[in-house]
Amino acid sequence: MRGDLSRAAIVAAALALVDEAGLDALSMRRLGRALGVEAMALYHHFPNKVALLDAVVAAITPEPPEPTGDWRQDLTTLSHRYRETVNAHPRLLPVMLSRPTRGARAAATLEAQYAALRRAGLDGSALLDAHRTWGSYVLGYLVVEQQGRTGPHTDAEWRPVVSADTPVTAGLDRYQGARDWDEQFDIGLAMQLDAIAALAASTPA
Amino acid sequence: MRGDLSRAAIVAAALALVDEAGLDALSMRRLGRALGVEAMALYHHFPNKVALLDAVVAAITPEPPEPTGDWRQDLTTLSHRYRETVNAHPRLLPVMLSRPTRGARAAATLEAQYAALRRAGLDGSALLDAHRTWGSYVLGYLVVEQQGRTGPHTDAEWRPVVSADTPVTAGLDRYQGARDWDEQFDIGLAMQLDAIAALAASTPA
DNA sequence: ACCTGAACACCGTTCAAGT
DNA sequence: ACCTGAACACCGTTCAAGT
Repeated sequence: MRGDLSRAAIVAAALALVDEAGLDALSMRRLGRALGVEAMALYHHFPNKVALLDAVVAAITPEPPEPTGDWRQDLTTLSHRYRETVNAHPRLLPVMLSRPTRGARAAATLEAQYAALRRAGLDGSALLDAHRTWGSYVLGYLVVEQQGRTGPHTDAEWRPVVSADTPVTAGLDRYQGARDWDEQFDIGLAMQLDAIAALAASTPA
Repeated sequence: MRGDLSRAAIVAAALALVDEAGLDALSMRRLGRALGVEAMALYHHFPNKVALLDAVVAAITPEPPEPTGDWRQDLTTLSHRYRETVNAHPRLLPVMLSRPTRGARAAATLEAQYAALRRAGLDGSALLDAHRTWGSYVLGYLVVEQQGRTGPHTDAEWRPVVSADTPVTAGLDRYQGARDWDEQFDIGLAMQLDAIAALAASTPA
């Protein structure tokens, strides 16, 4: 346990700690303990905890897939890739939401997203409109999914809502959970892709 | 400073503290100090900090607007209402993302959202598909907006990305910031509403 | 260059005690 | 019923000191 403390080893230990025990469990002291080192040793490799967390997020960001020529398929793959990354480390989601992911692979992924939208026939402001709308859907869905996966089960005092005041909500209750998370994601994603296709058709090339 | 410590007063002080100094600044000790009371006095009104934060979120949740009969206008108003609520207290967003908002007004708002989608001609699983997709977009947009508003300005080491590797991104740079946040939100919202109309048209009544 | 130890200024929460 | 004071088990970070 001497000198084998590298940035990569710290990041890996931090990720493992967050995955197993949650974001609150990640403290510099506890992380140091897991690495067999004093907490203050970490400050020789990262200026502060925020920088460490950014490095953890950057580490789990995958390389974007190769384009196939079919923009719809490419954007679907990019969407799935993003969702898989988050769902592999869901407890890191609050960090990812709090600031955009930096780093080379994040930039390459953004480039691939833009490139797919360009192949859909978009450019300029319309392309950015489509990108931000699609990206908002994907990000928002991941938040909703995570709320749904952790909420109703762990929380004891769920459903304090009186259904007499909310007849429509009550009537929809039996449809809740009819689809799984994968299915539901693809339905909303198809709606985004259709909207993008419509936008491309109505935009002068 | 005796006995005038009510749940409402605590919630109001907590909200003011978060709005002014940020979520990290909200500690039971500091909140107590702001109220002229020991931190431990707060535990007589709230079981813990999480419950206090939930009460703060519930407090800023507005009553849903009255329906007009035009589902598209109603859903637009509900979207704007949601966005205004978040943007009035942006530093509370991480709390809102971490768990769904409970309480009577949140339930009434959900009911109004479902009711608008029903008036669009949807029901059952298709209605829930539309709702979750629309909700994901709105929520995701708010995250992106907040990232955009706080990120590039405050952070000194922005744009470490080499644009040689990312030509499409570089080419789009001059279109960034072409639209303001309100405009951009409505463009994506219109795409959601169009997609909902298309879904309703293709779903058997 | 890399790590330690002590210290500073904080946390959330419990619990017995006061009024 | 409502609040206080002391205590417990923690935090992130700075800084001088060691090797």
